[in-house]
Amino acid sequence: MWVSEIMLQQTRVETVIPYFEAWLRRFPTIGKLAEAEEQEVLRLWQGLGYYSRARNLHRAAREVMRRYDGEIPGDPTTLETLPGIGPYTSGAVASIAFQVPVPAVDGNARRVLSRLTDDPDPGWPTLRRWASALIDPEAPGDFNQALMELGSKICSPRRPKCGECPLSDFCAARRAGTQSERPAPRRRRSVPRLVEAVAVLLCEARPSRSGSDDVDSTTPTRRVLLRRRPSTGLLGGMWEFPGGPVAAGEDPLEVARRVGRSLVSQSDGSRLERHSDCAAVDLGPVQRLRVVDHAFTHRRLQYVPFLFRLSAQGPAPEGDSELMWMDPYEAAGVPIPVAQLKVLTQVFGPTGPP
DNA sequence: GACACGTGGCC
DNA sequence: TGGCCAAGTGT
Repeated sequence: MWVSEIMLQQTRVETVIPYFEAWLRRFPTIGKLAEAEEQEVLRLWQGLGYYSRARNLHRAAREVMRRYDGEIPGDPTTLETLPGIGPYTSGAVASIAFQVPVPAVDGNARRVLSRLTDDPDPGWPTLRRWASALIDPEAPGDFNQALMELGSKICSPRRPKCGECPLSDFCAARRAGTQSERPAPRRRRSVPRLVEAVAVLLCEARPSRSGSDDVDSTTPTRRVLLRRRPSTGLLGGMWEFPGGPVAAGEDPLEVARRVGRSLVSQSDGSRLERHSDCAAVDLGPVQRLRVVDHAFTHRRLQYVPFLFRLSAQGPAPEGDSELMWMDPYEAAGVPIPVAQLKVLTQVFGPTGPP
């Protein structure tokens, strides 16, 4: 219930279902979730977006174990102290799971209330007041879910089905004919378009030892260098190919070379010597990969990836867990954002489950 | 209160 | 293609 509410924030039901099922298989209890590593939690969230929800849910699970003896609190005020739980989710959990008569006003409920009253932009205090006045104290969870369901199925954002709506006789917007203009749309700012050069460093190392008939010894190990993003902010904690912003008029390839060079030479010189092939980053064969366009909510990003084939693996900076050489199997086990997955599949082919 | 924060579907 | 939308929260 809690997990589903978090997953459903800003996300469609059909998208959530497979994630929800996989999640409960892996984390059947709050205790299991609390024990897990954040990396695994993010891996199960991979593709769902808004990854802070996963990090917060994980932290909240640990807090529930530590402070509430593993029992989810039923009081909305207490719920809101947990990371990732705000006014909506606290109301939803408290009313649906604990029968506490509090409102749970999401975007759907807001739209219904906005139309019922023909108020183009009701504030959240107003919405809570209206919902509180209407709520059935005997079945607050059912009421809240019904209100949201009505907004989702009948009182839809576009082309509301007023003919099927049980409340159409009481609807001020319907009377005024303004239902499709309620609530008033928020004006959006234009999203900046950015270009990012991506350096895919690929190492196909054949085993140096010969004379063995072991299959593994004839199969080259293919590894790519991945970097973990800082644990907060955009795509926090997720792994991606190293890259850098491309300024207007700048050549993406030059940026990628610069990034690649800095990575293979960032350890001490002796290691570089032993891996002299790595110095060939700026000489060696460069292969253009397919450009990946990706639209976030607040920016549009164009990833321009280049594949650098190294014949030896560059120094894996020890103690630097932000940077790691990974084979296809390892890469399938760490959380990677969707756009970077599109780059990865160009190198490794499809890997692992979504 | 404004802004950051992902992704996929729709038209 | 590109803009808009969808079950919010944290800072």
